[in-house]
Amino acid sequence: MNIELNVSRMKVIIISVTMKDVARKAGLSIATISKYINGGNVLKENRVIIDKAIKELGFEVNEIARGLKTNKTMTVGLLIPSLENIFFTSILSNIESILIDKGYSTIICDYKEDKSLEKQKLDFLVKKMVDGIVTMPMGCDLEIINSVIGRNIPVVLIDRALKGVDCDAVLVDNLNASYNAVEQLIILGHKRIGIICGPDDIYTAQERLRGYERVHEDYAMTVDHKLVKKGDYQIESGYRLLLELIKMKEPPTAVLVTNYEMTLGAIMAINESDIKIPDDISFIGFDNLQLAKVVKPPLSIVIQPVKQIGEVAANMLLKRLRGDGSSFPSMVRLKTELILKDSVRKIGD
Amino acid sequence: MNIELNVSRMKVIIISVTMKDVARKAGLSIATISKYINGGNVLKENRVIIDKAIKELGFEVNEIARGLKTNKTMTVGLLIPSLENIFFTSILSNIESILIDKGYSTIICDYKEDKSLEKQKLDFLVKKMVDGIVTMPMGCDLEIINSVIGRNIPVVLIDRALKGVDCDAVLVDNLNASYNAVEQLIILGHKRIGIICGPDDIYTAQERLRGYERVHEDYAMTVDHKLVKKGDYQIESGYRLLLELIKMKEPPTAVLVTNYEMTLGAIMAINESDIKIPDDISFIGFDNLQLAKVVKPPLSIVIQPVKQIGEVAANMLLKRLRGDGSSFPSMVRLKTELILKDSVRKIGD
DNA sequence: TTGTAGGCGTTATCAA
DNA sequence: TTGATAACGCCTACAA
Repeated sequence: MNIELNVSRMKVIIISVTMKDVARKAGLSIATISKYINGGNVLKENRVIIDKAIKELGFEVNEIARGLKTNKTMTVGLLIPSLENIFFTSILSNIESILIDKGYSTIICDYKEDKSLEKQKLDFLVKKMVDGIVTMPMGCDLEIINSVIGRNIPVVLIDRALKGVDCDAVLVDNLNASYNAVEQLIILGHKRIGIICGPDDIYTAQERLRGYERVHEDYAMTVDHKLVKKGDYQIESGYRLLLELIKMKEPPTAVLVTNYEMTLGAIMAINESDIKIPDDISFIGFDNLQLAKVVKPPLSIVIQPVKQIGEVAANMLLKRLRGDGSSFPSMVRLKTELILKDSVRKIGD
Repeated sequence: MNIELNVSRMKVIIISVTMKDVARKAGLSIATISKYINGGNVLKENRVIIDKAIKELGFEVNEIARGLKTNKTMTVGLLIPSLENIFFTSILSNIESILIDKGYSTIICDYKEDKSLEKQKLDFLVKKMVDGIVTMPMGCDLEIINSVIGRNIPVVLIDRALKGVDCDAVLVDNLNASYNAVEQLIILGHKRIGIICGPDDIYTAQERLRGYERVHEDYAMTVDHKLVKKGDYQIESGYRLLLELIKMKEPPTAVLVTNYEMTLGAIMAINESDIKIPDDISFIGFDNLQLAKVVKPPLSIVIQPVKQIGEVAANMLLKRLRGDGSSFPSMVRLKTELILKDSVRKIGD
């Protein structure tokens, strides 16, 4: 036990009180203290004594030392594509809250949408001996993920699936998210519906486009590929692509924009043009409820269950960390919510 | 050394190779291996042997075990008000990149703008025995910060200062940020300049308002307090307060909005009204260059040195972690950049 | 230059 | 129920 006397403030700071100290104070052995801490059998009267000693000394278990014995670090790694995307960080926020409650700390890494960085950071997490990992994968590098799983480190995938990886996953039903949104537009009589998609190589973007295509099939409508715009999930591309759409010879009467940043850009573009929502174009955006409420008219929007994603992922990981390997691998597909507001209108026939 | 044979894939996975294993393979003692790892004196020929053994076994130092001896965890705590604010997370992203390069992992916590959570998370970080902490404090609770510093854990404050805390800090010159922005508007002939501020109890908001006031003093202009709107740094308040400003009997001819979210809301409000930038109102926003470029006309904007804040903070902490206590406490005040675009115009006299 | 031995703060085994 | 005692993987005097 180190005692540090801060004379200038007359305050005593005690650091690193160990079980040894508690044992001495309680007049018992270290082994008994350890048992008490870990819920073993200790005489009732001794429990009181130990409890008192712990409180008085301000003892706290040294997790590092414990980790050395137990091979647990009480740490989980969280790996996301970017820390500069509010959708990702919101999910992190929820995961972190839940895990911290259970005593886990989280090492958060972002790989800046870079596949080689993704691998590096994953290696880093493994080296730091995290007990588990939650990741939004980008590369299709199931090799790496599998090597992590092979080390008996539970991994939970979120947002993006990886074909060929046997691994728990929490996904969003992106396909039906866009299916339902576009279907509403079709029901309202729209025949030419534009979509601003994300990059081809991103799982969620593929699925959202697929939903758009399938609903067209189901309603026996052919897709005009000129109405399908591929963006990069950034503000600027939403802005640019929306302008492209409305400047077409035969512009769409409705449009679905498939993430927050692009929705933002698209709204900016519309605001600056002379076309009006919903008179000239019906509009459905994605992801950010706060934004949708502020815009006039209120924006119709597809909401992803951000909170739920975090909860499910965190609890799934906690389950594995508890050693519960039942129904592995389990894949949860969460539903989005479609909020329809005045930004969409019926098309007269 | 545990060897695990994954028969189904015929792949051998070796986990936890220890120095002991390396020592055995190299025919030397553990102490020698340790010396080699830590740069001690080892015979050149033995260096080769050890190096070979390490490579073949894929040995990596167990940082946990090392930490037990050295009292270092090679982990730093990053504590921010919210993970759902891109300004904060961008800074994190930069700090994380730098620290990870030096072998440090980061435990990122957010306190959801809640003072009691802030204290809890700080305690949590201390309990996790982080080697250092970077935090954006909210509470004026210098008591807590001081207790951390008292434990010899270096702390670097960012974005927000804490009066009475002797502590390294990386700040932004918020006062002159708004001073310069408003000054430009004054130079262009504006007499009635509105400002949309953040909450009174947030350091940056106080400073930005102070800059607005001081430039008025310096130009011998009286502040019309009806032009000073207090928001909460969220989209909605930017939207609402801008509407309040333009609906005044005597509306301002120019406005400064003092963070990203409120800038976004304000732009939305303007777009939906019938007033035009810059003809009816000159506009200067804050923080997000990407947004500013997309809007038409391009937005004048105050840019905070996000990247630099992260760099300076990370390097300052690394310096302390190296044990370099020189010029403590050091406070760095970084300058913002004012980018003037077509969203501001000259007022004819 | 190398190796032996003790210790970091826990946990876990096995007698007592 | 309790308490020696031996790990866990690494570092570090000190001795060889």
